[in-house]
Amino acid sequence: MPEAPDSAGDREDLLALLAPVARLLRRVEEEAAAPSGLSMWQYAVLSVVAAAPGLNQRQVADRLDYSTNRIIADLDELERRELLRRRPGPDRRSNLLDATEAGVAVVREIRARIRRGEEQLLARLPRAERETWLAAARTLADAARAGRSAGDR
Amino acid sequence: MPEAPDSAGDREDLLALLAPVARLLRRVEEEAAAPSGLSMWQYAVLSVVAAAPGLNQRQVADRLDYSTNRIIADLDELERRELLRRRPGPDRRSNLLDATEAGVAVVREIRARIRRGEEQLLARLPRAERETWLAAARTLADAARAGRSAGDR
DNA sequence: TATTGTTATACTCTATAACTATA
DNA sequence: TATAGTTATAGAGTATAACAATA
Repeated sequence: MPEAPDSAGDREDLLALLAPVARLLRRVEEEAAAPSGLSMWQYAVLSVVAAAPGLNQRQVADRLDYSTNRIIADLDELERRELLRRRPGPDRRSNLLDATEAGVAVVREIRARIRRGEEQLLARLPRAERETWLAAARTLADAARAGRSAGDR
Repeated sequence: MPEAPDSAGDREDLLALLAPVARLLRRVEEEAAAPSGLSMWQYAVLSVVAAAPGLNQRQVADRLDYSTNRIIADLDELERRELLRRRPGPDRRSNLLDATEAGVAVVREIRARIRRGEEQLLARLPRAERETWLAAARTLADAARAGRSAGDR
Protein backbone atom coordinates (compact mmCIF):
# COMPACT_ATOMS: atom_id res chain seq x y z
CA MET A 1 0.00 0.00 0.00
CA PRO A 2 2.13 2.85 -1.30
CA GLU A 3 -0.62 5.31 -0.63
CA ALA A 4 -1.10 6.48 2.93
CA PRO A 5 -3.00 9.75 2.72
CA ASP A 6 -2.43 10.98 6.25
CA SER A 7 1.13 9.80 6.77
CA ALA A 8 2.51 12.95 5.20
CA GLY A 9 -0.38 15.09 6.41
CA ASP A 10 0.22 17.69 9.06
CA ARG A 11 -1.51 16.49 12.14
CA GLU A 12 0.13 17.44 15.39
CA ASP A 13 3.06 15.44 16.64
CA LEU A 14 1.88 12.73 18.95
CA LEU A 15 4.29 13.91 21.60
CA ALA A 16 2.73 17.37 21.42
CA LEU A 17 -0.54 15.74 22.45
CA LEU A 18 0.74 13.43 25.15
CA ALA A 19 3.29 15.74 26.75
CA PRO A 20 0.77 18.15 28.30
CA VAL A 21 -1.32 15.24 29.52
CA ALA A 22 1.71 13.55 31.07
CA ARG A 23 2.77 16.82 32.61
CA LEU A 24 -0.63 17.27 34.22
CA LEU A 25 -0.65 13.69 35.49
CA ARG A 26 2.80 14.17 36.92
CA ARG A 27 1.54 17.11 38.91
CA VAL A 28 -1.48 15.10 39.98
CA GLU A 29 0.79 12.35 41.31
CA GLU A 30 3.11 14.76 43.04
CA GLU A 31 0.22 16.50 44.75
CA ALA A 32 -1.34 13.17 45.65
CA ALA A 33 1.87 11.84 47.18
CA ALA A 34 2.85 15.01 49.02
CA PRO A 35 0.22 14.80 51.81
CA SER A 36 1.70 11.41 52.71
CA GLY A 37 5.17 12.90 52.71
CA LEU A 38 6.36 11.03 49.63
CA SER A 39 7.80 12.17 46.34
CA MET A 40 6.33 10.93 43.09
CA TRP A 41 9.18 8.47 42.65
CA GLN A 42 8.95 7.22 46.22
CA TYR A 43 5.27 6.51 45.62
CA ALA A 44 6.05 4.81 42.33
CA VAL A 45 8.65 2.57 43.95
CA LEU A 46 6.45 1.71 46.90
CA SER A 47 3.57 1.05 44.57
CA VAL A 48 5.52 -1.52 42.60
CA VAL A 49 6.83 -3.19 45.74
CA ALA A 50 3.33 -3.39 47.19
CA ALA A 51 1.95 -4.91 44.00
CA ALA A 52 4.82 -7.35 43.48
CA PRO A 53 6.50 -8.33 46.75
CA GLY A 54 9.86 -10.06 46.72
CA LEU A 55 11.48 -8.29 43.78
CA ASN A 56 15.01 -7.04 44.17
CA GLN A 57 16.04 -3.43 43.69
CA ARG A 58 17.10 -3.85 40.11
CA GLN A 59 13.86 -5.47 39.12
CA VAL A 60 11.83 -2.68 40.67
CA ALA A 61 13.94 -0.03 38.97
CA ASP A 62 13.58 -1.81 35.64
CA ARG A 63 9.81 -1.93 35.89
CA LEU A 64 9.75 1.81 36.39
CA ASP A 65 12.45 2.55 33.85
CA TYR A 66 14.16 4.12 36.82
CA SER A 67 17.82 3.90 37.70
CA THR A 68 19.41 1.50 40.14
CA ASN A 69 21.34 4.21 41.91
CA ARG A 70 18.63 6.81 42.25
CA ILE A 71 16.31 4.22 43.73
CA ILE A 72 18.60 3.80 46.71
CA ALA A 73 17.89 7.05 48.49
CA ASP A 74 14.17 6.45 47.95
CA LEU A 75 14.41 2.96 49.45
CA ASP A 76 16.44 4.31 52.36
CA GLU A 77 13.73 6.81 53.14
CA LEU A 78 10.88 4.35 52.65
CA GLU A 79 12.63 1.86 54.90
CA ARG A 80 13.36 4.48 57.53
CA ARG A 81 9.67 5.28 57.65
CA GLU A 82 8.88 1.57 57.83
CA LEU A 83 6.79 1.58 54.68
CA LEU A 84 8.86 -1.22 53.23
CA ARG A 85 11.61 -3.62 54.25
CA ARG A 86 14.72 -4.94 52.58
CA ARG A 87 15.42 -8.58 53.34
CA PRO A 88 18.26 -10.77 52.16
CA GLY A 89 17.23 -13.24 49.51
CA PRO A 90 18.69 -16.65 48.65
CA ASP A 91 21.24 -14.74 46.62
CA ARG A 92 23.05 -12.83 49.30
CA ARG A 93 24.02 -10.03 46.93
CA SER A 94 20.48 -8.84 46.41
CA ASN A 95 17.86 -7.28 48.65
CA LEU A 96 14.33 -8.49 48.28
CA LEU A 97 11.69 -5.86 48.92
CA ASP A 98 8.35 -6.07 50.69
CA ALA A 99 5.89 -3.38 51.63
CA THR A 100 4.76 -3.23 55.24
CA GLU A 101 1.09 -2.96 56.14
CA ALA A 102 1.61 0.75 56.65
CA GLY A 103 3.22 0.92 53.23
CA VAL A 104 0.31 -0.80 51.55
CA ALA A 105 -2.06 1.60 53.30
CA VAL A 106 -0.11 4.62 52.12
CA VAL A 107 -0.16 3.38 48.54
CA ARG A 108 -3.90 2.92 48.78
CA GLU A 109 -4.49 6.40 50.10
CA ILE A 110 -2.25 8.08 47.55
CA ARG A 111 -3.78 6.09 44.75
CA ALA A 112 -7.25 7.17 45.77
CA ARG A 113 -6.17 10.79 45.43
CA ILE A 114 -4.57 10.08 42.07
CA ARG A 115 -7.77 8.46 40.83
CA ARG A 116 -9.73 11.57 41.71
CA GLY A 117 -7.34 13.73 39.72
CA GLU A 118 -7.39 11.33 36.81
CA GLU A 119 -11.16 11.17 36.76
CA GLN A 120 -11.32 14.92 36.41
CA LEU A 121 -9.35 14.59 33.22
CA LEU A 122 -10.97 11.43 31.87
CA ALA A 123 -14.38 12.98 32.44
CA ARG A 124 -13.77 14.82 29.17
CA LEU A 125 -14.21 11.56 27.31
CA PRO A 126 -17.64 10.00 26.76
CA ARG A 127 -18.10 7.18 29.26
CA ALA A 128 -18.22 4.58 26.53
CA GLU A 129 -15.02 5.75 24.92
CA ARG A 130 -13.09 5.84 28.16
CA GLU A 131 -12.41 2.16 28.63
CA THR A 132 -11.45 1.59 25.03
CA TRP A 133 -9.11 4.56 25.17
CA LEU A 134 -7.44 3.20 28.27
CA ALA A 135 -7.16 -0.24 26.71
CA ALA A 136 -5.49 1.24 23.64
CA ALA A 137 -3.15 3.25 25.85
CA ARG A 138 -2.24 0.01 27.60
CA THR A 139 -1.46 -1.57 24.24
CA LEU A 140 0.79 1.32 23.29
CA ALA A 141 2.48 1.29 26.68
CA ASP A 142 3.26 -2.41 26.31
CA ALA A 143 4.71 -1.78 22.88
CA ALA A 144 6.79 1.13 24.15
CA ARG A 145 8.10 -0.87 27.08
CA ALA A 146 8.95 -3.78 24.80
CA GLY A 147 10.71 -1.55 22.27
CA ARG A 148 12.80 -0.08 25.05
CA SER A 149 15.30 -2.91 25.38
CA ALA A 150 14.79 -4.50 21.97
CA GLY A 151 16.60 -3.11 18.96
CA ASP A 152 14.73 -0.51 16.96
CA ARG A 153 15.19 -1.75 13.46
CA MET B 1 -23.94 8.79 41.69
CA PRO B 2 -22.17 7.55 44.81
CA GLU B 3 -21.34 4.25 43.20
CA ALA B 4 -18.39 4.19 40.82
CA PRO B 5 -17.23 0.60 40.66
CA ASP B 6 -13.88 1.14 39.05
CA SER B 7 -12.91 4.42 40.66
CA ALA B 8 -11.44 2.60 43.64
CA GLY B 9 -10.35 -0.39 41.57
CA ASP B 10 -6.71 -1.01 41.04
CA ARG B 11 -6.05 -0.31 37.43
CA GLU B 12 -2.64 1.07 36.64
CA ASP B 13 -1.97 4.74 37.15
CA LEU B 14 -2.58 6.60 33.94
CA LEU B 15 0.86 8.14 34.16
CA ALA B 16 2.38 4.67 34.31
CA LEU B 17 0.80 4.03 30.91
CA LEU B 18 1.60 7.32 29.23
CA ALA B 19 5.12 7.84 30.59
CA PRO B 20 6.74 5.00 28.62
CA VAL B 21 4.91 6.09 25.48
CA ALA B 22 6.00 9.70 25.94
CA ARG B 23 9.55 8.56 26.62
CA LEU B 24 9.63 6.59 23.41
CA LEU B 25 8.18 9.47 21.42
CA ARG B 26 10.73 11.79 22.92
CA ARG B 27 13.47 9.55 21.65
CA VAL B 28 11.78 9.37 18.27
CA GLU B 29 11.76 13.17 18.04
CA GLU B 30 15.34 13.49 19.21
CA GLU B 31 16.51 10.97 16.66
CA ALA B 32 14.41 12.60 13.96
CA ALA B 33 15.78 16.07 14.69
CA ALA B 34 19.41 15.03 15.09
CA PRO B 35 20.17 14.37 11.40
CA SER B 36 19.16 17.98 10.71
CA GLY B 37 21.41 19.14 13.52
CA LEU B 38 18.59 20.26 15.78
CA SER B 39 17.65 19.35 19.33
CA MET B 40 14.11 18.27 20.13
CA TRP B 41 13.31 21.68 21.57
CA GLN B 42 14.82 23.52 18.63
CA TYR B 43 12.61 21.49 16.34
CA ALA B 44 9.58 22.16 18.53
CA VAL B 45 10.23 25.90 18.51
CA LEU B 46 10.83 26.03 14.78
CA SER B 47 7.76 23.91 14.21
CA VAL B 48 5.52 26.36 16.06
CA VAL B 49 7.06 29.36 14.31
CA ALA B 50 6.59 27.73 10.92
CA ALA B 51 2.95 26.93 11.66
CA ALA B 52 2.12 30.31 13.19
CA PRO B 53 4.32 33.09 11.82
CA GLY B 54 4.46 36.44 13.56
CA LEU B 55 4.23 35.29 17.16
CA ASN B 56 6.62 36.78 19.68
CA GLN B 57 9.00 34.74 21.80
CA ARG B 58 6.71 34.59 24.79
CA GLN B 59 3.78 33.35 22.76
CA VAL B 60 5.85 30.59 21.22
CA ALA B 61 7.20 29.53 24.61
CA ASP B 62 3.68 29.50 26.04
CA ARG B 63 2.34 27.27 23.30
CA LEU B 64 5.05 24.75 24.07
CA ASP B 65 4.84 25.15 27.82
CA TYR B 66 8.48 26.07 27.48
CA SER B 67 10.29 28.84 29.27
CA THR B 68 11.01 32.31 27.96
CA ASN B 69 14.65 32.18 28.92
CA ARG B 70 15.52 28.74 27.66
CA ILE B 71 14.01 29.54 24.29
CA ILE B 72 16.61 32.24 23.71
CA ALA B 73 19.61 30.04 23.05
CA ASP B 74 17.47 27.94 20.72
CA LEU B 75 16.34 31.00 18.80
CA ASP B 76 19.92 32.26 18.62
CA GLU B 77 21.02 29.01 17.05
CA LEU B 78 18.05 28.78 14.70
CA GLU B 79 18.62 32.35 13.60
CA ARG B 80 22.33 31.79 13.16
CA ARG B 81 21.53 28.92 10.84
CA GLU B 82 18.99 31.09 9.04
CA LEU B 83 16.10 28.76 9.74
CA LEU B 84 14.10 31.61 11.25
CA ARG B 85 14.30 35.35 11.65
CA ARG B 86 13.52 37.75 14.47
CA ARG B 87 11.97 40.99 13.30
CA PRO B 88 10.87 43.98 15.35
CA GLY B 89 7.11 44.27 15.69
CA PRO B 90 4.97 47.36 16.18
CA ASP B 91 5.81 47.04 19.87
CA ARG B 92 9.51 47.63 19.83
CA ARG B 93 10.04 45.51 22.93
CA SER B 94 9.08 42.27 21.28
CA ASN B 95 10.56 40.17 18.50
CA LEU B 96 8.20 38.66 15.99
CA LEU B 97 9.31 35.33 14.62
CA ASP B 98 9.11 33.91 11.12
CA ALA B 99 10.54 30.73 9.66
CA THR B 100 12.63 31.03 6.52
CA GLU B 101 12.03 28.78 3.56
CA ALA B 102 14.93 26.66 4.71
CA GLY B 103 13.35 26.49 8.16
CA VAL B 104 10.03 25.31 6.76
CA ALA B 105 11.85 22.68 4.75
CA VAL B 106 13.73 21.42 7.80
CA VAL B 107 10.52 21.14 9.77
CA ARG B 108 8.99 19.16 6.97
CA GLU B 109 11.87 16.75 6.76
CA ILE B 110 12.09 16.21 10.50
CA ARG B 111 8.35 15.75 10.73
CA ALA B 112 8.43 13.08 8.05
CA ARG B 113 10.93 11.13 10.12
CA ILE B 114 8.82 11.60 13.24
CA ARG B 115 5.75 10.30 11.43
CA ARG B 116 7.59 7.15 10.49
CA GLY B 117 8.53 6.53 14.11
CA GLU B 118 5.03 7.25 15.30
CA GLU B 119 3.48 4.94 12.74
CA GLN B 120 5.61 2.09 14.02
CA LEU B 121 3.98 2.58 17.40
CA LEU B 122 0.46 3.33 16.24
CA ALA B 123 0.57 0.24 14.06
CA ARG B 124 -0.25 -1.67 17.23
CA LEU B 125 -3.75 -0.26 17.16
CA PRO B 126 -6.37 -1.54 14.74
CA ARG B 127 -6.67 0.93 11.85
CA ALA B 128 -10.23 1.81 12.80
CA GLU B 129 -9.34 2.55 16.40
CA ARG B 130 -6.41 4.73 15.54
CA GLU B 131 -8.20 7.90 14.53
CA THR B 132 -10.63 7.79 17.42
CA TRP B 133 -7.77 7.23 19.83
CA LEU B 134 -5.92 10.24 18.45
CA ALA B 135 -9.06 12.34 18.61
CA ALA B 136 -9.55 11.41 22.24
CA ALA B 137 -5.91 12.19 22.98
CA ARG B 138 -6.48 15.59 21.38
CA THR B 139 -9.44 16.15 23.67
CA LEU B 140 -7.39 15.26 26.73
CA ALA B 141 -4.50 17.44 25.57
CA ASP B 142 -6.82 20.41 25.19
CA ALA B 143 -8.18 19.82 28.67
CA ALA B 144 -4.68 19.50 30.11
CA ARG B 145 -3.51 22.67 28.41
CA ALA B 146 -6.57 24.54 29.61
CA GLY B 147 -6.18 23.30 33.18
CA ARG B 148 -2.60 24.49 33.17
CA SER B 149 -3.27 28.18 33.73
CA ALA B 150 -6.72 27.91 35.25
CA GLY B 151 -7.13 27.16 38.93
CA ASP B 152 -7.52 23.52 39.80
CA ARG B 153 -10.50 23.61 42.11
C1' DT C 1 34.03 -12.80 34.77
C1' DA C 2 29.38 -11.07 35.76
C1' DT C 3 25.88 -9.23 38.90
C1' DT C 4 23.87 -6.49 42.92
C1' DG C 5 23.99 -2.82 45.63
C1' DT C 6 26.27 1.34 46.70
C1' DT C 7 28.76 5.71 46.40
C1' DA C 8 30.87 9.61 44.07
C1' DT C 9 31.21 12.66 40.32
C1' DA C 10 29.93 15.33 36.46
C1' DC C 11 26.62 16.98 33.48
C1' DT C 12 22.16 18.48 31.76
C1' DC C 13 17.96 20.37 32.42
C1' DT C 14 14.99 23.43 34.74
C1' DA C 15 13.33 27.15 37.89
C1' DT C 16 14.16 31.61 39.96
C1' DA C 17 15.48 36.01 40.08
C1' DA C 18 17.69 40.11 38.51
C1' DC C 19 18.67 43.46 34.77
C1' DT C 20 17.67 46.39 30.45
C1' DA C 21 14.62 48.43 27.35
C1' DT C 22 10.44 49.66 26.15
C1' DA C 23 5.46 50.79 27.13
C1' DT D 1 3.82 49.81 36.98
C1' DA D 2 3.94 46.27 33.79
C1' DT D 3 5.78 43.61 29.81
C1' DA D 4 9.45 41.46 26.45
C1' DG D 5 13.73 39.97 26.12
C1' DT D 6 18.01 38.76 28.15
C1' DT D 7 21.43 37.11 31.42
C1' DA D 8 23.20 34.87 35.59
C1' DT D 9 22.76 31.74 39.26
C1' DA D 10 21.29 27.94 41.92
C1' DG D 11 18.98 23.68 42.28
C1' DA D 12 16.98 19.38 40.86
C1' DG D 13 17.28 15.59 38.04
C1' DT D 14 20.00 12.43 35.47
C1' DA D 15 23.87 9.71 33.53
C1' DT D 16 28.40 7.72 34.06
C1' DA D 17 31.84 5.50 36.27
C1' DA D 18 34.06 3.37 40.03
C1' DC D 19 33.96 0.28 44.11
C1' DA D 20 32.87 -3.76 47.40
C1' DA D 21 30.64 -7.98 48.03
C1' DT D 22 28.92 -12.03 46.18
C1' DA D 23 28.20 -15.40 42.64
